[in-house]
Amino acid sequence: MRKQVLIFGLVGGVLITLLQWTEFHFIVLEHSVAIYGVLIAILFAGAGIWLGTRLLAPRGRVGEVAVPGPSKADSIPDDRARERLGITPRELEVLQLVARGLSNREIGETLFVSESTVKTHCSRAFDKLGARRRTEAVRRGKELGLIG
Amino acid sequence: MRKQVLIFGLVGGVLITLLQWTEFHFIVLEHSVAIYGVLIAILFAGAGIWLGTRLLAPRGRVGEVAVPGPSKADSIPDDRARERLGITPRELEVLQLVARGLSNREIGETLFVSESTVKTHCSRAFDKLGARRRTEAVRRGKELGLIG
DNA sequence: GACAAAATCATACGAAAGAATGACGCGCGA
DNA sequence: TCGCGCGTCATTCTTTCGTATGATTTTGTC
Repeated sequence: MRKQVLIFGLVGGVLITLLQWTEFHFIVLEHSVAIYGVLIAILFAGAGIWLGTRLLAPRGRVGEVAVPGPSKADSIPDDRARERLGITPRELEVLQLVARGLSNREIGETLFVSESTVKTHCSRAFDKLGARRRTEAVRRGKELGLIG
Repeated sequence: MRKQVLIFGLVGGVLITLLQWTEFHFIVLEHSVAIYGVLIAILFAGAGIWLGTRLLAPRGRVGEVAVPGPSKADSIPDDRARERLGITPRELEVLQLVARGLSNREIGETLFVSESTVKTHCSRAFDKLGARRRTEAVRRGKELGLIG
């Protein structure tokens, strides 16, 4: 199933155990249970945000994540040009972020993938575009109507 | 600011208070503090997911109206913007070649200067544009009407 | 379930790019 | 004539890019 859910569960269990341990041994001896609650609340709020973003942000059709950019009317011509060049949706997504001036690292953070993955997508996209640099790829992409 | 954050905070406070209340009056009388923790964990995990999605949904950096206006019939459309930013003519020249996807070496060959010189111009231009990468500089340049 | 296409990630290595610094000459205005 | 902006160039160093290679995991389809 979703790997994230498992991680969430595991980490959650560990955290609770850990908190209970500290609770029973140190904190509660002098402070109220409220501290315990607040700690858990903060931790799980953060964990929830992480889970939420990871679960619902990426993974979608083409320009769904953070790249609405041009009007939606462009999503169709985009797709034709894209398929004609054999560029995958993900590759195009990365390419659009490249065109926005993001570094590979930033793109990875935006799409919740590793920098390695971004590099792979970039390389393949560049190859399919006949570009050897990212600036060149951006230019070709705009010429071909791939990018707004 | 983010309305969601406020709501999150308020709901969180209410929940904690409420949980504390119930804790002290009913549950803890018969069960361990663990139940308290698990409840808070679940609630805030859910809240976190909600916050996370809500926070990331409008993450499209909208306001990207594609074409920047200043490209009138003015024979010198970029000169005003250029001077306003303190960018020298030579720097702009280099920047335009950068936008064409040329490498520093190629730019040097095109302008009959060394690669070092190109790098210097680039660095200064990037600085004046508030860009940290050439792709970002190109983007900013287009937004500001510096490059066609 | 098997299969193919996509997507993910890692590691290593060479090539660019970029920052920082210092230097030199030229033209121009005070 | 001096100062200053601009253009030029080099060197050193760090960071980022890009390629190559191989592997695993999703995911949609038959």
